[in-house]
Amino acid sequence: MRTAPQVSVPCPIGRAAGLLGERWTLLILRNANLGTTRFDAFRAELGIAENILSNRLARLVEAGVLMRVPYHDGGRTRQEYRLTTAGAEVLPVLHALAVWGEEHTKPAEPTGSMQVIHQRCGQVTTPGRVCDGCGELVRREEEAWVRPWLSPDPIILASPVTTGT
Amino acid sequence: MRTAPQVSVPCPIGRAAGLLGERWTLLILRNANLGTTRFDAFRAELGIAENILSNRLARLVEAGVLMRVPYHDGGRTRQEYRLTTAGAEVLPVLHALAVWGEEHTKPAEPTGSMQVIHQRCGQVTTPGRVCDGCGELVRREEEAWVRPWLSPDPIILASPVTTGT
DNA sequence: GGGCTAGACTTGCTTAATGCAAGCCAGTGT
DNA sequence: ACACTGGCTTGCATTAAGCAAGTCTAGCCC
Repeated sequence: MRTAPQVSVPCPIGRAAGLLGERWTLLILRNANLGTTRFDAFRAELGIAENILSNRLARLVEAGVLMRVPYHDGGRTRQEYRLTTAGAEVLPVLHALAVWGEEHTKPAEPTGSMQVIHQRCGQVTTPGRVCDGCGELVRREEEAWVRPWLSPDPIILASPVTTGT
Repeated sequence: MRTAPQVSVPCPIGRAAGLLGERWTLLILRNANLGTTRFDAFRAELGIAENILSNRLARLVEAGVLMRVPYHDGGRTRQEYRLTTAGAEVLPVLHALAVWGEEHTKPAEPTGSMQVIHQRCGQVTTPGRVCDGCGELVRREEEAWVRPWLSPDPIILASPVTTGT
C-alpha cells in the first residue's frame, strides 16, 4: 500500500488530507481524543475490520500521531495507542468537522446533538478555541464532549503522552 | 458505490468525515475555494482520474456542497461547479488542516510555505477566524492565500453562489 | 498443569473503489 | 469537412477494504 499519494506535496492541506483524509483515520483520531486507547476498543466502537485497523494504527504511529505504549494489565504487558501532541492537535480539525457536520448534514434518526462543554465555566460552547459562554480560551483539559446517543455523561478529552508534561 | 457508510451516523464528525473524508474530496473543495470551477481544471490541478472526479463532483452536488451551474463559453453552454454556502463553510476545516499540516508534516522538498493574508489589514495571519495582525474577524471576502510553489500572487477565495447574497 | 479466555494481530479470500485508456458528443474555429 | 476542446461515460486492470478464520502470548481458574 505504500505511503499515501499526497503526503509530501507542497500544500499543507494536501499533506494533512493525505494522512487524515484516509478512510477511518479521522474516526480513529476522534475516538482517541475521547480516550480510546486499545485495539479492541477501537474495533468495537468503530466497527472497523481488524486488518484495516491494524494498518491504520501502524500508519498513524509511523506518522507520529499515535504512540504505541506498553501498559500493565493484571500483571501482563499489553500495548495501547496513545495520542501524541500531534494527535491531540487534530482537535481543531475535529471541531471544524463537528460544526460543519452539525450544520450541513442530517443523522438518519434524530438524536440529541453533540455538545462541547467548557468545564471551567460549565457552559455549552460551539466547538472552537474560545468559549461562547465565558469568552475564555478553552484549554483541552477543560473541554468535555457530550454525545447523548451513547451516554448523557460528558467525556473529558484524553491527554496526549508528552515527553514534557 | 452507494452513499458512504458514515453519512447518517449520529455523530456530526462521523457524518462530516463520511462525506469530506473521502479521498480527493477535501482537495476538490480546497481548489473550489480557491476559485476552480471547471471539470477540466480540477482534473488538471489535482491529477485525479476523470471517472473519479465525475463521481466526486456528482456526490458533492448531491450533498449540496457544490452546485452545477450552466455558463456561457463562446456561445455554447457548459457546466461549472460552484461552491454553495455549505461548500464555502468547509473553510474552517481547510484552515485547521492547513495549520496541522504546516506544523506536523513535511513537504518532499522545501518550498515557501502557504500563507493566509487578511486583505483588509494586509497582514499575514494564521489560518483561522481572527487575524493575528489586527485582531479582527477575517471575513471570507477579505481572505487571500499565497501558495508560493505555484505563484507568488495571492489568491482571493471564491465566493459561493448564494440564493440570497 | 491443561484448558479457557482476552487482546492484538495475520492470512486468505471476496468485493468495492481507484486509476488508466479509450471512446463519445456537441459546438467552434479554420 | 475536420480537428479540437470540454465534459463526460465505459471497460478493464490494479489496489484497497471488508469478512472470516487462524495464530500467538500470557495470565486465570480449577
